Amino acid sequence: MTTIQDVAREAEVSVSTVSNVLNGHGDRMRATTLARVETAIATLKFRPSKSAQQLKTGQTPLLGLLVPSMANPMYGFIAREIETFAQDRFGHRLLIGSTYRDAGKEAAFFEDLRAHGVRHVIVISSLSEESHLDAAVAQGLQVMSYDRRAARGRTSAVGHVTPDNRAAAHLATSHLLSKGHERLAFVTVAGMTMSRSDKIAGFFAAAEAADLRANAQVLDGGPLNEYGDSVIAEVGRATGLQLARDPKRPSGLVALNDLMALGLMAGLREGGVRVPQDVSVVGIDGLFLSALSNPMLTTVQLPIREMAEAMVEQVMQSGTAPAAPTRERVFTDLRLIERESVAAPPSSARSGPARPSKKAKP
Amino acid sequence: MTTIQDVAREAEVSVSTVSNVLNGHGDRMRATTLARVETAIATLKFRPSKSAQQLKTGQTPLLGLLVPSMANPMYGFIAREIETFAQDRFGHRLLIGSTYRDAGKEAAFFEDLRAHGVRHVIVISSLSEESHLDAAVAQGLQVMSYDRRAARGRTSAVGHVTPDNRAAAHLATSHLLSKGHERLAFVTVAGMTMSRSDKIAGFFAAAEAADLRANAQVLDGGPLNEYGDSVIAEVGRATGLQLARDPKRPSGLVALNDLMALGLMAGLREGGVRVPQDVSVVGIDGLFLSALSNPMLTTVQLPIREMAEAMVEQVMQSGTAPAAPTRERVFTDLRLIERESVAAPPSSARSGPARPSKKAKP
DNA sequence: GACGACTTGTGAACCGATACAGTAAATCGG
DNA sequence: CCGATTTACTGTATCGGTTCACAAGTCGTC
Repeated sequence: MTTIQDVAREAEVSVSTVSNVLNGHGDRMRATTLARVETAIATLKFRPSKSAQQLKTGQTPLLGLLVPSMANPMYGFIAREIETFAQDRFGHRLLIGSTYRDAGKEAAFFEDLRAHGVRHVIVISSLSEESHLDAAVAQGLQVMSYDRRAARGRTSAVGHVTPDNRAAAHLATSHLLSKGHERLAFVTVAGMTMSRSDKIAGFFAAAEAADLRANAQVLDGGPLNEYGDSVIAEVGRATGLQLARDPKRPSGLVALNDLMALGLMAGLREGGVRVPQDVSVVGIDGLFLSALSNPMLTTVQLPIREMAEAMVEQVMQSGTAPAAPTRERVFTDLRLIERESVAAPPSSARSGPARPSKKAKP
Repeated sequence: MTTIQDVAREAEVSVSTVSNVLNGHGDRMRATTLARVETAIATLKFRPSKSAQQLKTGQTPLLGLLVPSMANPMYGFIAREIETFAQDRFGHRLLIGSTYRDAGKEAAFFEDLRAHGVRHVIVISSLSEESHLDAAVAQGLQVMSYDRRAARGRTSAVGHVTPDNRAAAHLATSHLLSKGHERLAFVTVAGMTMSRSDKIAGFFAAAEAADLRANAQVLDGGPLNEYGDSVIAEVGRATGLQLARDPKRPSGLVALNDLMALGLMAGLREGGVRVPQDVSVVGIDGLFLSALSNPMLTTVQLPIREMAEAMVEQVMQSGTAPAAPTRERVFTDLRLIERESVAAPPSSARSGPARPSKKAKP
């Protein structure tokens, strides 16, 4: 490996001079000297050691990214957007880690980031609890969290970027309602996170507005095990299968996300129920996969790239501004993509006697 | 950030002693001293700086991973397996990069890896040409390449791990043949890579063996643009749409991979052709997504985890063995997963007069 | 023509670890 | 009881850069 010393020797200058050209201080020397150094760098294919630079400056062009699982297409997509933007805009590379939704692995990853001198980290959802993030901030890291809002009250030291989950679920539910569905369910996995409860709130709010709150329910399949990625589709499939066996099943289903919706449709079909003739399904995310399913999934498109870029921009701003006052951005730019998985409910599912005139309030 | 000096002061020993306990030389001191140092480390939450260690030792626990795109579920899956194994077995983290199949970006990534002192890199496919990999090896990197074989003749300095692509395509094709299909096509994207040509060879070999070579063709949709990931499914869809309009279309389709198969089925359906009643489709990869489609995709399952682990194991072995003589492992452990996308061809597609008794050889 | 002000570089301390040579005290054999 | 080992640590050079104080040399000016 060639070092700055080699370059200095080759150009017949001191290492200080080489260092100066490396750091953009070419104006501090004669043009001919600058040229000599530059050709020396080029001929030796010299690249300064990041670790040496980091040791001296305390900076390293690395961005930490924590995701529940890289095998989940949704996270893969976000990760790519983050990576691309971080690289193009700040010249940072990605140090990535899958946590498998395990608190221990997550903590270990933060430890390693600290040891590597990485100062900027983006954390994609995962655990519902976020006190360990505050701990990370306390150790000098800049942390942005996705799909989570700041806990009420505490002015969190970590930044937040999230889609408007409540609005997303509301939009999905309203769409079902507009098609005439009157028996609704929100299909999710076991275990509560802030984004999940926001979606559920949006779901119920929409039902309530249509005076159908009593006909709306939340269905949670199994918990996500440690692999929690393709598994989410499996949970959806199991729920779909179960729903297929239930003669009194809801006719309109809002899924936690697209992957779950895909699994749900598979389970429903396996159980002999047709989508959308018998049951309608709408997802949330807008993954490219949702356009590939049969029937093509109607879903709520989230502004992934915008959110990814906002996270990178914010997490890198760090030292510049003295910790902006609770940085939190909620993205409300949601679009319903109507495709094939939603139709009017089957006549048998229509209310008739089932419709409650109004929830009885004594 | 606390340093080894702080620990030394806290424990009232020299930095050398602290360094010794850090490096497992606790036996070189009295038990009480060891204990003192260990508690000091714990109370100060000390983690040695990786950059300082690297500067001194020349080692850094980082593994470079180059993929065409993280947004591609197949690469996401492999990446996760690689990450998990590298972490569990060697304590290495992943420095990842998407290349978008661009030679410039790929070269830039290698440059950065070198600057960061990363010595081990796994390269997932992408460009057909691999001379730049040899250049990387020449600069001291240990490189393993996925989905590629060593170029004939040249004893490549880079290691290779690949599924037996020829056998995979052969297996997929034979399955179609066994169901009675006589007009076959291999559906791929424009542009040739080693793995693609291997698959095509397997496809033709199977057709040849059934004396149907003249009825087998290769269909390539558009080229992959810079985003080349979700796009591959779009190419499949376009090909499916085109095929749907062709009355003389083949009845059995082997897709380059599962993502393309999924797109293909979507395009076929959009064009009004039923799978598997009118056309049969088989994929290659065994992504979890293939079990979610409607119809569920029949595909050839590749031993992803085994290959991922082999790559990590090999790339880390490096310095140990003096460059094993052309490391190359071809994984032949392929399984056909029969699901729903394959059936007997429709009667109209059966040979009859179309079947050539034998390719005329004068 | 001497003094100050630039211009153009250079020397050396330092970042946080590692590792090896060296030292003081304890232990041992005869 | 003395020299030779062994035990238990410590001092310091070093990895590859950055940075700042400082040194020559060049000019302009009064």
